[in-house]
Amino acid sequence: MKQTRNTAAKTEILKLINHSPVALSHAEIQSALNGLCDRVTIYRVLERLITEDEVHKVVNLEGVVKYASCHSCSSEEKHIHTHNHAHFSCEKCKEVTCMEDIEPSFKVPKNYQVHEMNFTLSGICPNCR
Amino acid sequence: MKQTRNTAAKTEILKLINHSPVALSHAEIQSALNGLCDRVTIYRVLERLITEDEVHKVVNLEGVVKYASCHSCSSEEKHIHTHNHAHFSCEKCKEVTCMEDIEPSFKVPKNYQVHEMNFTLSGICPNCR
DNA sequence: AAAATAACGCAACATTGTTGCAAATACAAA
DNA sequence: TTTGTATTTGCAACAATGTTGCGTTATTTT
Ligand SMILES: [Zn+2]
Ligand SMILES: [Zn+2]
Ligand SMILES: [Zn+2]
Ligand SMILES: [Zn+2]
Repeated sequence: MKQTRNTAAKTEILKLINHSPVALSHAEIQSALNGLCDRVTIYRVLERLITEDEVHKVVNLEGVVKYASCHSCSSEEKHIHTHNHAHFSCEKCKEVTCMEDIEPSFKVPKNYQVHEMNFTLSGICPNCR
Repeated sequence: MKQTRNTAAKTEILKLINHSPVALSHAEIQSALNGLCDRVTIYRVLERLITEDEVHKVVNLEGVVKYASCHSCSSEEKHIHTHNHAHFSCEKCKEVTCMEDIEPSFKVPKNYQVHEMNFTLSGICPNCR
């Protein structure tokens, strides 16, 4: 298992994501960092944060990849957390919000092996009405 | 309302999507067309097909946009079809399949106005086990 | 302090998607 | 069938996003 290090870039990016009420895209993170590190480094840090289960990836309805922390899961249970909650993608402001309370029920044909689910609702968020 | 025309590109692209059991990406469509038309034309045709409700857009877990026809909806009801069904995204072969039978139930906070939903399950498809 | 390893910056590249504009085409009216 | 015109296309140019290789820097271990 590869050792992982704490760097300024990683610390700042994680702080950003943890403090944001909505999921952030690479571009949004980059402009918020204000030149702290290279574009490529952001990609690599995000990748690392995901494998370390610090953040999770969400894709909005346009296919834009966003990153969010899981506010609800304590650090002890992070390694078992599957991030299988719903997300809301606003058509107006394009913001993506985790809705950790919504757990949809469904059934699949038994020949499909389900590992993860991505349940994204879209419409208008409370701020945009 | 702008008039729309049937062209070779449009006909072929729609035929491709309609005959495919899985959702197709722009790149897949392009290579299947074998130089029939320009890359840009494919983007424009797909856009047209979506507004005409001939096909719908799905985003897989990696954020790749794919296009699929709706086999279940007859041409008469296309204009009212909301494409609110589930999709399965295979981790191995990356194929996206419409699962039109699955309709998840859920509830959202009432200050969110839901227009559409994108429910994508991922795992291993029957072909890949 | 030195060695080992992880992370970084930079450049270069690949892929995906968008826009403007002139030329080609589809289609309906004459 | 020919003509008129709005729609569609190709091409070129660009923007945005994501990836890779490699030499340098920083952190951790010995
Ligand atoms: Zn909004
Ligand atoms: Zn989330
Ligand atoms: Zn598969
Ligand atoms: Zn579908």
